[in-house]
Amino acid sequence: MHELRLLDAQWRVSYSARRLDEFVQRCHERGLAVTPQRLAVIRALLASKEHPSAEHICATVRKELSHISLATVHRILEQFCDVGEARKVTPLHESARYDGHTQPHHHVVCVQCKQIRDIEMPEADKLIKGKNSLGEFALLGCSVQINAICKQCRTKEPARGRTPRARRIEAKQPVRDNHPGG
Amino acid sequence: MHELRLLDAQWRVSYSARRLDEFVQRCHERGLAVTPQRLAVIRALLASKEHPSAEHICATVRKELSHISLATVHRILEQFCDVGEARKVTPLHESARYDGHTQPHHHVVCVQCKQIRDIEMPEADKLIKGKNSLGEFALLGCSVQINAICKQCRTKEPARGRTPRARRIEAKQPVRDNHPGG
DNA sequence: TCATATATAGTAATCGTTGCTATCTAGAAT
DNA sequence: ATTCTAGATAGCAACGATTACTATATATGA
Repeated sequence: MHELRLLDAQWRVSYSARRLDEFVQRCHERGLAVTPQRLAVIRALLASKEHPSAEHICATVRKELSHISLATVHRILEQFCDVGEARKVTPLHESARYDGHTQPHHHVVCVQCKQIRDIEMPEADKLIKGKNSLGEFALLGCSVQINAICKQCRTKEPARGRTPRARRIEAKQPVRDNHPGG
Repeated sequence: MHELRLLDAQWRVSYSARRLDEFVQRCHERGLAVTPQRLAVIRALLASKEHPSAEHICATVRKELSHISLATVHRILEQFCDVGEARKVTPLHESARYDGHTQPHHHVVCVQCKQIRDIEMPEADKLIKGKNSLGEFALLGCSVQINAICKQCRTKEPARGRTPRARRIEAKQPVRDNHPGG
């Protein structure tokens, strides 16, 4: 049985290989053209153990496609997020959000309108109890974000609060939620 | 015994009252002047159940200090974070970070250099098992972020990877970590 | 009250990201 | 292989959030 651990290089290698195998087919299914730029971006993204920024990816990709535009990399990464080929680690990104509540606590966030509410979650506070380290990391604390949809957003039409380009793509292809393999 | 729940208005009211009582003293302890602007910002921050942006706070504060500058609000909020009077809900904010790993998983993040690593955390996946809703929120999933310090950052001098203004303030006052009440 | 270190307002500059448009290309049809 | 066309890219302008800069104002301690 598993417990808390870092995902290692070996895991990533096999995961990446599988994702790359599927990539062309998945693009076709979703109506995305398989361009050299998109291939290079997905390769760079899957090869990185960092969680790279657009600029970082761009720098990597330019080793093989020296003329790729940073704007294109931004666009491709957002498209990948929209169709489920990538995720943003920092989804509340438009502008910084502050919290007057300074004790450790947790949040529930509406994925549509981005509203944030404080929650109490005693189970979560126990997650790293007794654990002082994980690999080379000295642990300080942990915070949980529950992704949710608030009542208003459920009631109203979808895609409120999303970015313009996200909305553009959503309008095109209702993205399926799950399982590449049965 | 408590379990998962939203923190309610009542809780916030009493928490805010206590924080406001302490505010002047804590500013003095930390060498921060108690200005009308800072008072208005902490009041607006504590009064909000949103997790407001600098612009949002600025709009609120302008009802009483019509001439306050947005730049000042930004500066004050960052200072508050630096001395522990506020927290940023979006701490990895400098630029968007992407993840090629699209299955639900969790992260450990170095609070200094901001490096992010994937982790496996089966306990965390159970946190909202069986829970479909929380107040008006329909729950989708949850992700855990473990805050940590990586080996390099422990070894090297502190404050690497911080913002310039954070560094400025750190240099001035080694901020204590804890207890307003003994 | 006075002196002065610190804070603020206002604005310019910066940086990440997005919009725009002319050009190009992947993929379907032939 | 060639042609056609919707969709993709490059390059650059524009935008929005944040920060830097600087002259002026003010909180705090003597």
